[in-house]
Amino acid sequence: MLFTVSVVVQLPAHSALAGPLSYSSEQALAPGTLVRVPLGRRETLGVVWDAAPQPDGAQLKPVASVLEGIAPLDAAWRHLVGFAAGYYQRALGEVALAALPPQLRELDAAQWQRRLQRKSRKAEAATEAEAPPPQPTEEQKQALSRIRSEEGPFLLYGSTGSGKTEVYLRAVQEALAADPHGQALVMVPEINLTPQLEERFVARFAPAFGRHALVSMHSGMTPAQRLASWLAAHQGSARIVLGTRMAVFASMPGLRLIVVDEEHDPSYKQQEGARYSARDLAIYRGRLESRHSGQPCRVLLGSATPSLESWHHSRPAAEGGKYQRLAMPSRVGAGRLPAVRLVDMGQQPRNTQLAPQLMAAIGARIARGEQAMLLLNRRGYAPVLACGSCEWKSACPHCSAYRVFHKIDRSLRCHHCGFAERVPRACPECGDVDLAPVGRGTERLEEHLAQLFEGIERPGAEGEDRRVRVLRIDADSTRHKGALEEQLAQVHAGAVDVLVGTQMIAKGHDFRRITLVAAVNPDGALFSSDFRAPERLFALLMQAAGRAGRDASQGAVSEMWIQTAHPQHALFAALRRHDYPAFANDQLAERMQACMPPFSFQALVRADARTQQAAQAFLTQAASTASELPGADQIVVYPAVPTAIQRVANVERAQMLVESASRGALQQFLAAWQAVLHSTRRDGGIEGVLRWAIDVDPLMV
DNA sequence: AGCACGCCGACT
DNA sequence: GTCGGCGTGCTC
Repeated sequence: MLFTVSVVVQLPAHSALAGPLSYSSEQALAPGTLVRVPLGRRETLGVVWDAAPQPDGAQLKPVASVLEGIAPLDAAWRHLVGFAAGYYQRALGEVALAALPPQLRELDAAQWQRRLQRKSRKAEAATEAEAPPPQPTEEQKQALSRIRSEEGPFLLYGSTGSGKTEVYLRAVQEALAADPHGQALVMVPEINLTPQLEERFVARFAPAFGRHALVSMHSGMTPAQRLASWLAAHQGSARIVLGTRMAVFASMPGLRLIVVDEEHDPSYKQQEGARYSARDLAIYRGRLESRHSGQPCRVLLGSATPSLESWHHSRPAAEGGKYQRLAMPSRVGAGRLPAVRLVDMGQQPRNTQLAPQLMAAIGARIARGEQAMLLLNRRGYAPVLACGSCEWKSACPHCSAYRVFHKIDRSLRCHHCGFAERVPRACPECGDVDLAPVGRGTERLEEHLAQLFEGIERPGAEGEDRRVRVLRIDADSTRHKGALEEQLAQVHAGAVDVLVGTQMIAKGHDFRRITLVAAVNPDGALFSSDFRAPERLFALLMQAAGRAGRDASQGAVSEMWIQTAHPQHALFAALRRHDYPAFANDQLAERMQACMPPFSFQALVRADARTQQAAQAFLTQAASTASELPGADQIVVYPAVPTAIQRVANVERAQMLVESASRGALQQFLAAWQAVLHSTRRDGGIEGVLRWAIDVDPLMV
């Protein structure tokens, strides 16, 4: 007897073939079974989805093979994938297959059998037991007791150094202890942050559970490693999964706890393909797993500067809050938070890079053998190179942006399309040799510091090289594998006096000897057109301030300096007091007034085309019938506009914002609108439209 | 997305 | 005369 099975395969949203495909099979295959199926001229991996209705008499191709020896993906996983595909407006198969390790797609049934039999159990490396874990503080105990007794989701709000990680560790401990098959998922925003967290988790759990009970999942791993980790999680032998946003889709049949560390971090939002938010999916997944397994699955978000969405959701239940807020205000064993000093750049001569008082403060730190960290969110030497006698500027020929001047290799590089050229010897327009850098990047700051410190000696032994050592860490200096680790090690070893870098150094790394942190030019975010820019700036500065003086001995004297032309700005006033709640409540009041998230829900439709006119015409035409779609009465559709950078790599981009006070109405509307977008693209008669995509809950508007 | 088929320029 | 450019079109 032949059965009909429905199978999802990887087909992008544009193919308009969004649903599962039907195949025939000699056996009844359970939903979640991994199969290989013929698709066109090739064979591809698929996942058996829910039982399909019998198509009458259709001549179906048979399933090619079944990946034997691997349990079907469970209902909760399929439910999560189905929800994500629907919510983020992508094809089911695209989300499902992207959630599986890439190598799984490449193995045919025979290779798969060999892979399973190769159980080359590596000898278990002996792990040294951690020093006995610290006694939890009263705050930590209280947080843990609420995690134990309440349902959540929880927002663990604790300043840098308040011991959030210890709460994660103990919550995981309890989740694993309560159930011999229990599993925990711990997410961090960036790959860079996995090693140090992994270290702490290994030290805590490897002695009791074995090293293999912990696996990592992030894009920096080799395909073989990713497959091994995925299998370990799927089979339940991995009790703890540590990973970046992709890990939210890990198959974990015994999932009892999800931790999202630094939940405010924008990295949790995928920025291409299916643009999901791993943090939001974590919340959904927690509910789902509880429902499917009948056992509670807790979700714990943690941050010193929560996203305004999470902060708002964790308001008191009486006011409609859905999350439990667990506050941990004290900084354990880490001294006081640094004093915040504002330098009014309006009082400084124009084009001052570093105010004299800041330079003096840095000099004083160096004299004491301490370190300083300077943050500047622009890599390269200068964002623009300009001709002194004509109007020429270093515009990118392929993008509507300037190419950045990189002095190190004397290049002009476009940070959007990658186009690079050697710096011309003379102006390409008028031939003048007077080409001058405009603005400042990390390279220039590094050079400037080296000049200022020339001839100044740091303390040291007789005969030692006592020049001040400046190190720059940014995406350029860390391009090569292992470079970041190596440079961080230099800082830790005390081989660096002043560290210059972009925001990548503000996140997560503990620098014990840094006692002064300075934001060189943070003003851009104050008046940005992106309404979330202040939120990100506040989080960045708080996080950076937290880097300073984590040593109790030095905490009392550490400082955070901010150079700004707007020292009166409310953001800085709140930062001075380390008062996140005040800042958040301010921002939320503004957002409520303006009906912006979290008081409304947004989606962005982006279109790429050969011409800006085509991109906008496509969006406008697709929106012209919008008022007839379901949910439209609760939707505001804004006009199509060019994106912030309108042309990238010779592709013109436009976008259209869609907003609603009702998440449900927005969802309903978008689902219906997809078909319109498809047909407008197909037979709307607009030439040169390359692609379009919907971004639900966009972060950068 | 792959992988086809399908019509126009520079090379063994 | 071919090899190959990537422009549409299809995949149960």
